[in-house]
This record gives sequence, structure tokens and C-alpha cells, in this order.
Amino acid sequence: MQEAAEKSGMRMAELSRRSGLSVPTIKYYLREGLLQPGRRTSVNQAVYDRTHLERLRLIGALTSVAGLPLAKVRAVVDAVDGQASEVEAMGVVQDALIDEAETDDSAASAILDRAITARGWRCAKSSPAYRAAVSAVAMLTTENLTPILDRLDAYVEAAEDVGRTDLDAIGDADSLEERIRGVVLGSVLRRPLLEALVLLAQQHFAQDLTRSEES
Amino acid sequence: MQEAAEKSGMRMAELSRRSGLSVPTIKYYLREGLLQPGRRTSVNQAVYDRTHLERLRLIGALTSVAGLPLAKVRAVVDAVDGQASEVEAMGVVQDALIDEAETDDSAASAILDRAITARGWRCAKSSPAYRAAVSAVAMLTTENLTPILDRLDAYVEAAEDVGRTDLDAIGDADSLEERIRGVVLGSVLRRPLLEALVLLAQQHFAQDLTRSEES
DNA sequence: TCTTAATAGGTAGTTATACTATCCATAATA
DNA sequence: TATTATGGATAGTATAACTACCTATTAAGA
Repeated sequence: MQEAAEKSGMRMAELSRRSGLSVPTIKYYLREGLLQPGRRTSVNQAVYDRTHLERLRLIGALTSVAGLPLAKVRAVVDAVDGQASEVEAMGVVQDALIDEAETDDSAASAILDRAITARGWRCAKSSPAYRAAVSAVAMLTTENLTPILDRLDAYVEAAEDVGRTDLDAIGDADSLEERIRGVVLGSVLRRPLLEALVLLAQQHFAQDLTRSEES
Repeated sequence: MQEAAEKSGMRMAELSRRSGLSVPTIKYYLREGLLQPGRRTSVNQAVYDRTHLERLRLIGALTSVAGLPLAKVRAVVDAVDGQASEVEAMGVVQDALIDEAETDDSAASAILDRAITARGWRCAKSSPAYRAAVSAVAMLTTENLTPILDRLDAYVEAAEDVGRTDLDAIGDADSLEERIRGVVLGSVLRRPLLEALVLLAQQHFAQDLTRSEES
């Protein structure tokens, strides 16, 4: 039972152990078409390799970290298999990460447009991301959260810094496959990172607030 | 059947219509203790007011927008009822919004510490937010997403701008109750706003990328 | 007043998602 | 050769979030 890290061929038991997923779960993912079948060697035998392990880690990130339902996970892994481009892969992940909520709020759209044209963004108004932004502004409006809406420009500016950094961070791996994998995993894993950092920043500034109130 | 917006007393049917939730769902929330009981007028009659409608909208935001399970929603609304302070309420919402993932990765912790002490943040290492940030860095490390980790400072700086703006946007309503409501709803609704704005920024910069590659 | 609809509160049933368990024939392994 | 593992199929489970139904009232309209 050799288990060198270099060895890529393995059977179900080892795939299970190295991925941390149970054999029934892996079989389930195979049934659902999330995990590509192994290379068959007989009627009831197959071998799996590094790509299967990577796929399982990707599925794990999409489900555990991003909290996506398996239907959306399937859409993402299909796109990864489709071998489009980094930017196209990013678009697919974006769509998967956005929870659709149809809105047709022209007032909210106007508020958003003013803020993003002020920074010279050109972006498709038909994209799910745009609709999600409009929906968010509409919710803030109906809840009368004017303090946040009044600071929309500040959020747009911060978002620009994040988006620029995201694009800047697209790796320069040799193979397109690896670059796509980096984009997809990066899109999924950067979200909780930024969110946690924002919460830490809130804590930092909240200390100042509490201190100034005590004085 | 007068339905003036000023009128605050209403019965179940109107509460259902104005909240957009079905009567069985509202009854379910009453059973689960998410919605405070109405003022009883007889053995099988009760009247509800504006506060019940606001509570239902809050529950809706926490479930639909933030995607929180009802158990966490209960924790948040209990805190809102508890009438602590704005900062304490923000802490409770933070904890509810973070999905716990125990990690004890000292390497990741060191990477994070370097980045946040560089900006002079003081924040509790025992907080869920800190653990979430460590967990995010650890995931990025295991997936070898060095391009993102190399740009941690940029994300920290952007997070600082967002966190500062969040604290700055705490409303100045007269009653503590309303300010707390603003903090809780703001924490929940600002998240998808920023996320959507980041995606739009990605789209903007992706256009540049595609054009420069075409040339 | 009479009739119809609505209500509080309770129990039980439903739906969707993501697994998990069992079985069987076959193949690998000790 | 005896034991364990495997692929494939079918069926069962756990949980969350409702949803339906029932009963004894109460409200409201003709």
C-alpha cells in the first residue's frame, strides 16, 4: 500500500481518506455528475487521480465555504470543465454566487447609476450582479437606511479597490486549466476573507467609538 | 375596514397581507418565538401593531437576504429585544453572520497578524471574526492561492474603509431601539450591497483585461 | 339574529436537500 | 482461499422550514 504524494493513481478508499469525504458521499457526487468518473479497469473497478482529489476540494469549497447548493456547484464545475477563459469562468462563478431576486426598482437603479458612473464604471445593466446591486439599494431604501445610502460612494470606492485587486490577483500559472481553477477558488475563498476583515475593522473602530462615548 | 397607514392595530389577516407572509408562516414564527405575541383581546383573538410588522420584515431580511437559519434569527431578535447598545447589537449580528469553522492554524494566524498590526488594528483574537479570518487565510494557503495572499494588505486596507464607513453610518435616531434596528438591518443589508458592487467592479476591470489581451 | 368567515392554538403532514445505508455481483488482497 | 473492497443501484434518513388540518371560539355582515 504505497502512499507517496507523487503517486496519482488511487482507488476509492484512498480518495475518501485523502479528501476527508465518506465513500457514500463520493459515490453520491459521482451519481450527481459533480465528480468525473474514474478510469475504469474492470467491471467494478476504477482508479482516480490528482484531478479527482482537486475536484472534490473544489466541491468542498463551493458547498462548505460558499454555501452553494449542489445544482449551482454543478454549473460551476461544468464551466471549469468547459475550459473557457479566466474571465468567463469568473462570470460563471459570479452568477452562481449571486442569489437572484428580481427587482425593477427604477428609483434604486437611478441611485446606483449615479454612484457607479461617477467612478466611470462601465458594466452591463442586464447582469445578475447589477440586478443584485439594485435589489440591495432597493432594500436599503424601503428600510429607510439613509445613513448607508448616503455613503454609497464610499462603498463603491472600496469595492473598486477590492475588484481591482481581485483581477490583479489572477494567477499566471502555465496552464489555462490551473488559472481557471485559481480564479474559481479565489472568487469563493476571497469572499469570507474580506467579510471577516471588515468585521475586524468594525471591531477596531467600535473600540474608538466606545472609548469616546465613555470620556 | 379602514386601512390607513397610521392605524397600528390590525389582526392576523392584515398582518399577513402587509408582511407578504402567509398566515401559517406567521403562526409558525409565533410558535418558534421569533415573533412576539399580539395583544390578546379574547381567548382566540389578538391584535398586532407596527412593531409586529417591523419584526416580520427583520426576520425576512435575516432569512432571505442573510440566509440565516431560524435559530440564529432567534438569537438576533432576542438581542434586539434585549436593548443592549448599538455596538453590542453589532457584535451579536456579527456572530450570527459568521459561520463557525474551528481552526488552529498558527501559520495562518501569523500571516493575518502581520497584515492587521501593520494597520494598527486592535481586535480580540478570541472573537469569531478573527477565527473566521484565520480560517480564510488557512484555506487560501492550503489551496496555494498565493496571488491573493500576496495582496492581503490591499484587502485589509479596503476592509478598513468599509468598516470605518459602517461605523460612521450608525444612525442618529432618537430612540436606542431604532438605532439598534438600524445597526442590525444595516449589517445585514450592507453585505449583499458591497458584494454586488465588488462584482460590478470586477466586470469593469475585466473589460480592460479583455481589451488589452485582444490588442 | 342568523350565518358566514376569521382566529388562536395545537398536531400532523409535506417538501427539498444532502446525504447515508444496504445489497449484490465482482474483483483485489492477504 | 478467505476476507475485504468496489461499482452500481435502490431505498432510507436527517434536518429545516414551512403547510394543512382541526377545534372551539369570536367577529362581522345581511
